[in-house]
Amino acid sequence: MKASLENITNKLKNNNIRLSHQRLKVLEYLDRHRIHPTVEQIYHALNDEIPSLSKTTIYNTLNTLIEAGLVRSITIEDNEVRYDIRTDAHGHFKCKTCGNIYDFEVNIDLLEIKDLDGFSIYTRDVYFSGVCPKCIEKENITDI
Amino acid sequence: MKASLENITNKLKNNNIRLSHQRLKVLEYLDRHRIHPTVEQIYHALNDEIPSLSKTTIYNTLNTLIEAGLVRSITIEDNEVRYDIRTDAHGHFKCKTCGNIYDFEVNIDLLEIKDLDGFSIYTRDVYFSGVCPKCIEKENITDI
DNA sequence: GTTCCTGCAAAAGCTTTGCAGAAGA
DNA sequence: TCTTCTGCAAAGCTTTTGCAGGAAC
Repeated sequence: MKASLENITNKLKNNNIRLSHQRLKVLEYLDRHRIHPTVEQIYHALNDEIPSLSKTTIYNTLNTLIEAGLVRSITIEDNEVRYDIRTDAHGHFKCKTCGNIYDFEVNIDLLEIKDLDGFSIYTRDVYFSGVCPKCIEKENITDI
Repeated sequence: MKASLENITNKLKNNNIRLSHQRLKVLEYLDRHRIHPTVEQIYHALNDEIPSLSKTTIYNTLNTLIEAGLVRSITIEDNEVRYDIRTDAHGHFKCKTCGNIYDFEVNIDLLEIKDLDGFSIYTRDVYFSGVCPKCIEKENITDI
């Protein structure tokens, strides 16, 4: 956890990105809350600690971090952008009931792909949606 | 092609969706131009033929069709929603250079998925991005 | 001391909503 | 005729931009 944050600040320095208080807090939040938050969620969570915080800063910060390759944005549906500090290949599952996004491991190399000869592939994403176990349980309880 | 459209109008009737001129034109466009267009693209393409056309109608129509399961929306990145008349499982590739979206066949069942025991999965999407052969060729020409 | 960042206000997009007139069944 | 749809205008959101003051280096 701490090692991860130190790692991140080093990456900021390497990219000539100043270590402002706001940026470090956004990164710390993303590192500690791996829930693929929206801008709204990050803003709401940090506003208590930094009352002067502005959403503009969250947007600026996230765009800077994406450009540096430290964060990636994901958009599964609902035209709702979410941010992820994990940059390794993994799948995302969105629960249609509670809206939470779950990570899952996936071996994309096993996919049988046709029709992409000659294409240069940079990113490979797998997005599933459905209902998570918690919400399935709740539905079963209310059904009775 | 024609069979597909007849099929679609039947589905509209089955869903008690009126066959208005605008709706049929939007469906015809989606059927004939499988480029995963944006609202803007559909609007621009149909505006010559139907000068009175409004974007509101495109939005209304697409939302109606999505609700009926005849069309699906896809959002790969850039917070840009696109619409697809193909509802069978297939992969989408977005070219970062020209912005076009290409379909590809993919056998998602072959994916080795961990961590999703107990999840109820409704949709499975595979999104790739990179550069398409046409743009690779153009880049090579300009490099020389 | 410079340079870059923050945060306010305003602008810019995209999408939805309310509603009167028009079109479909 | 009755119901539903269209399309205009306006509102609602999310995200970006311009810029003055402030923080990082």
